[in-house]
Amino acid sequence: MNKSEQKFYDIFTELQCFILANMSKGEVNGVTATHYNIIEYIYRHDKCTGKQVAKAFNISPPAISRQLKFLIENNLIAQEQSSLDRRVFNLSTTDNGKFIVDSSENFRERVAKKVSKSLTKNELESLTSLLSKVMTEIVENQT
Amino acid sequence: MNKSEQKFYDIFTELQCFILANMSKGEVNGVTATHYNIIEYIYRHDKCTGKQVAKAFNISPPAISRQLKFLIENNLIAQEQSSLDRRVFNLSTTDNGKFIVDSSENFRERVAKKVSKSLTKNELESLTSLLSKVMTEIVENQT
DNA sequence: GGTAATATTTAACAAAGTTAACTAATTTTG
DNA sequence: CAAAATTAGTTAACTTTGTTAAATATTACC
Repeated sequence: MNKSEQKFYDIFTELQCFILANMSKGEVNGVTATHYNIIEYIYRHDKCTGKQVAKAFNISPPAISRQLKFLIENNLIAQEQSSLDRRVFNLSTTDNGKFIVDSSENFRERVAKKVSKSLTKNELESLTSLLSKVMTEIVENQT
Repeated sequence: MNKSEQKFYDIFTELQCFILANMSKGEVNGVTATHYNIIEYIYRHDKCTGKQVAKAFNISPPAISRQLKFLIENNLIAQEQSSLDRRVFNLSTTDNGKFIVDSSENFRERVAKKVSKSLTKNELESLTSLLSKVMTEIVENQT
């Protein structure tokens, strides 16, 4: 790695530690961070399937199956058997689930607010655009 | 959230999902990502204590204690009772541990390389400096 | 010198991941 | 078109790794 890459590496290390430390645990509104993330995913991908959720979070189908069961039992999400393919269950958020997502002052929102306070509007937009460029590249060319 | 904040929020969501999906599991060189991160931390903070590691990864002392035990048993790190305070054990990496860190083409390194390919030198430096500014602000003012 | 605090470990337990094996539905193919 | 293969999801058994509570050993403080 050259010097610029090394500097980026170091700051990315810090960012990664921060994200991992802040996201892996904690409970708000009676749901854990993992539960919340799943609810939010389903909220933003209405009618998605368990398979898709498993892929998005990179965990095995049985693990997702158990999480979904919990969320259904607690009336945060709902599933409906697809009429096109009856193996498939389409997921959606209940009013309770939506309420939690809408009212959740979540980790990312707090970060976004802090970030917008510490940067000028131009800097924020520049950061967003650079990150966006990078993410497109990284996410598409995954091994 | 205003429009700029919202855009940042969205891209940060993507980044967070990416980090969580890529870091939370996986095994290289016979150690899991968690083990690797602890070894690397000790590598970069020679003579640090279990307490410090626990704080850095935001997990409880018993959890770290078990991880350290595993790493010691597998000859990846070593501990030495401090002569100044015999409650404390100073941690260091063994040659095996150092080897793993040195030879690990790890997640962050791959990201850094991809990022440096998709951005110009100026853009990369700008991104690093913006992220750095943001991290200082965020990490210091944690709740 | 007795009490409080600190670093670490042990024990008991809970959450959430894994693989393997199963069901039910759909698709492929000879 | 029926048998075989594939796919989405679940159940069961197990492992890893987190937690809290309690124990140990050491140090710090009136």
